Amino acid sequence: MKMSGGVEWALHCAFALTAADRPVPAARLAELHDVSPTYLAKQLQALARAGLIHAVQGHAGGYALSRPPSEITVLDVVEAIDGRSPAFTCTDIRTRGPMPASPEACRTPCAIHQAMIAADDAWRASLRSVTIADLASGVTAQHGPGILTGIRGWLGAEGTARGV
Amino acid sequence: MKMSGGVEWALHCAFALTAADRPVPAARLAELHDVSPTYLAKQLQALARAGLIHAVQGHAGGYALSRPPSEITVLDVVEAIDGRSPAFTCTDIRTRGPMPASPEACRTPCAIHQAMIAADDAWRASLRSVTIADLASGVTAQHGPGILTGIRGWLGAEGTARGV
DNA sequence: CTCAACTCGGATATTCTTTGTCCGGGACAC
DNA sequence: GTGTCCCGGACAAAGAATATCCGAGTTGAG
Repeated sequence: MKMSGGVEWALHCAFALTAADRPVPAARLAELHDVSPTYLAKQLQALARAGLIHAVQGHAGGYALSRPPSEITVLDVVEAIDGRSPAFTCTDIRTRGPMPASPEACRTPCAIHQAMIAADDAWRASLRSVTIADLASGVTAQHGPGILTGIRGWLGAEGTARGV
Repeated sequence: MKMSGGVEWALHCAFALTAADRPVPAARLAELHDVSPTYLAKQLQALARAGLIHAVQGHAGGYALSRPPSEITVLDVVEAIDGRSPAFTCTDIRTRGPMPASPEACRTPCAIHQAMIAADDAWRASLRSVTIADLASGVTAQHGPGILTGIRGWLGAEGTARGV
């Protein structure tokens, strides 16, 4: 029961893109968070494949959010990185062994599977109720409004990349 | 985001032990579910370590539930097998990079971490609301009351182990 | 129009956890 | 005593997660 570590990176990047007003290269996002640039690129590609962000190629290219932050839920990001399949996979044990269950009684998932589905739904519902915009407002409430403009400025700065 | 496959086995075993009226050897539980005996033994040891079931050694030994099924929740079993640590681990990215967050503002978990904690709580609460007894009643509602006595009889039978 | 620089994108190694197995030791009932 | 059963750890194999590279495409400037 462990979620991919890239989810944290992806969520932080989504928040950073909220502050940006122009496309941001993957390498700059990696530098902002001090993580592996190549691996972060992989996560961003997954986000792009899911349609949450879109890539702008070329000289002044980079990544930008495809929708307003209030329409991107945390669940969207989690599912884009970690996959959409539920954590619990039912092997249908009841149909095997010396006392197999009758196939017609197995039209509905077994009680164990039902409990797992309910828990998974509750988990997803909780993540769906929080949007990236909510995260942004939570961060500003915690660190003050200056953090957003600070990130925006740093992302837009030109020569900061290799500066000491 | 994948849960250990042994959780399914453990839950099925817990249900089977509900039907049993005497200790059941691990090998018999493995045969009932047609799974690897040695690996199932590992999961049962974890359940015993968590205090959910207790082992009876010796000739007529085996495993039996330590509490009434109505006092064992699905969450207990899941945590015994899959671990009690939450799926999401916060690396505190905000404290790294060229724009580190002030340490005194990080006394409370970041907004992302908070959302994950809330989802994890919802997930656990859902699993905690279902007991093994609930599973048993669900199974009888689905497969009829005969399934319980059938399992009880098969578990108690002597020479069924290797018979063709 | 040419060029060059910059960007993403997918295919590729490496590490690590999970899964699955095995064997010796100890305890209980018969 | 003897056979059966559980316990605990050590051990090998499989799979996924992690981390990295180089090529394709696009843009903007000259």
